[in-house]
Amino acid sequence: MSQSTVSLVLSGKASGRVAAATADLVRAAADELGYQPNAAARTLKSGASRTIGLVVPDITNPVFGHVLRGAQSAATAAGYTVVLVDADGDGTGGEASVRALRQTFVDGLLVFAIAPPEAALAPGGPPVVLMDMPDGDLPTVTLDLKGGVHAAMEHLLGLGHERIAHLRADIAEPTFAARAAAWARALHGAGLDAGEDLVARCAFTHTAARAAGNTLLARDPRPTAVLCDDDLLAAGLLLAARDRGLTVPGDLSVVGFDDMPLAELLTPPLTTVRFDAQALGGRAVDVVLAHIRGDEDAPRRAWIETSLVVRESTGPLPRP
Amino acid sequence: MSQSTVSLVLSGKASGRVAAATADLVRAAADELGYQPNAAARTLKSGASRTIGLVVPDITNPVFGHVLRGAQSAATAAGYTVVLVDADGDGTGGEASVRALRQTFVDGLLVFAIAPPEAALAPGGPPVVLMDMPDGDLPTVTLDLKGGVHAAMEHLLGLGHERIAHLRADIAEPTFAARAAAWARALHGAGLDAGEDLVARCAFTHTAARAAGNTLLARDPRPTAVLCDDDLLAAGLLLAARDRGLTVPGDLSVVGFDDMPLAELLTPPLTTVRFDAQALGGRAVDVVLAHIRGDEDAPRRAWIETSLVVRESTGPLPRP
DNA sequence: ATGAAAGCGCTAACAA
DNA sequence: TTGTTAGCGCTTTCAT
Repeated sequence: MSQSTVSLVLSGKASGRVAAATADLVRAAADELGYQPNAAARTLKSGASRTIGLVVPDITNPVFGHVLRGAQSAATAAGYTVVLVDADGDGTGGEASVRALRQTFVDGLLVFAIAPPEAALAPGGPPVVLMDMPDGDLPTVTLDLKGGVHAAMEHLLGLGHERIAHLRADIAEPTFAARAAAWARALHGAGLDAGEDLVARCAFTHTAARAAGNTLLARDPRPTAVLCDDDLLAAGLLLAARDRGLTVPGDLSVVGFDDMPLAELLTPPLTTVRFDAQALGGRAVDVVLAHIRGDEDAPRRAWIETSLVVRESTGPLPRP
Repeated sequence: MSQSTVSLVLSGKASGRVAAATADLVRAAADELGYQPNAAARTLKSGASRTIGLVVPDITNPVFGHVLRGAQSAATAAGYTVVLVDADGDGTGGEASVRALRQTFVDGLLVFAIAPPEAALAPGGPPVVLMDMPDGDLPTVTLDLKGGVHAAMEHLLGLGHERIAHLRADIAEPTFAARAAAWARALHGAGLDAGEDLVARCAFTHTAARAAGNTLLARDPRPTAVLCDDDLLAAGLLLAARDRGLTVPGDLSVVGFDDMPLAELLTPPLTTVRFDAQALGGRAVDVVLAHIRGDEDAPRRAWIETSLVVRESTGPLPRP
């Protein structure tokens, strides 16, 4: 029996070209021998690896774990495999890994919220889609950050708050810039000032947030509510409030971002902006896949909704 | 200029075989053209992909994120890439992904604390090392769970506790069996009984732990301390204690496991057993690499130490 | 309905 | 020191 017959059968192109009996024979033999087609040879010949790469800034963050899951299940359904790169994991901001990936012949690349490694953009490469990072040229899947922040601010404003501060991650990424802009817009929309006295910045850890929070809460007049760029920062701020003998939500309302698992476990449970990270991953896969196939109408923009989860860290303005 | 010359130069085997001037020329040209050797062809020819696969049960758990990082940096240093598979991510317990990986020609496979997918063990496959899962045949890297539990129990015993319960993850994995055995041993060692009345079981979520905790804490006599299989379960138990008006550590001491980021953020901050997840990942890579190279003295067993981090969720036995 | 043969891009043994 | 050549295992076209 010849190679080509086997190839035809095992790659499911046998219908109408190979006798059913022969096909069954082939499958039985393959099964018995535990035969697995060699992916390298297949890739070499066909020029496609049926693999897509996903670059995330920090896989240690559960949010990105969910993104990976969503991506993995969408990819598996389409017969693709996803390969994860943690940009911090290799000590080169992902450059080394992305280079390795491209060599490896990924058919597509998903880059989440970090300056895309140069290597990802080099010409001649596979289609790239950016996640949570608006861009003029590349296709993107973005979160409705504005909507999420807006909902949070409406909630706070509705509770009577006016001095609503913003605890920012001190990281120059569009995702954080978008949060800041939406915060300021909401304040302006309510006829309020979005001054620097309402802004605090810190590194992306709860320890840094605690320190920055202590400074922020020492200001006079003190903010009565704080919107935080992430749940981790909100957790640090909760600690700072406790440091200063402030009660949440009695003296201070706190809103987080991401709805990480810990949000529910904090004291008090955190009001936070949630988005469906798994859907984000799945959607991004759908988009690259369309570009890989070369679809005429492959989407260039996709959005993932956000929503506000109200728990116990927000309450009415304290009456002095 | 011939293919072989270029190949020699670019794979760093030029010394003494290619003129320095030619080599420079090749490199310059490669650089200018942005030439990347085709990994599929290289793999096909050489039979090695310089890629190792890592299978984890739940990438959403920060612990596994750290494992991946450790693995990734050790691998990068050795010129390898690591490919992650989340066993839950593809809806087939990792079978589909592992099969894909093997097709992809991983040179080695790391499997963390889940029944290794059948596909991983099929004969003719690459070397496999198991993490946190003792096994007779395969090489393993295991945590010193006994040591960790022992330290926690000594701590509790030293505080005067005698009714030390065990809140267990209801999952049949060796890692949890080891914790249970060590818990019982410590109790016996102190002349105490390790009866079923001190045991509670629940699914691996804080909600389940909260429910199980409520039941456990309603027993008479009530345990004065609880060892939990994971920080997430401990977080659920903290909630249960609060449900019942119990104070921690005043009325109840709680010990977690893993030292997840949230441990520090809970109220009160959690006493917990820590291990260096990053080191675990790195060590596992070192071990597979040795097996891949076919080293005579490739290690079959490696251990990662654990330690007890004492925070504020444990305290002296309540005086009735 | 099946088989023969070419070639994907690389490495390595060998020849010049 | 450089070039020629033979595959690695597969897919696919073309002949049978």
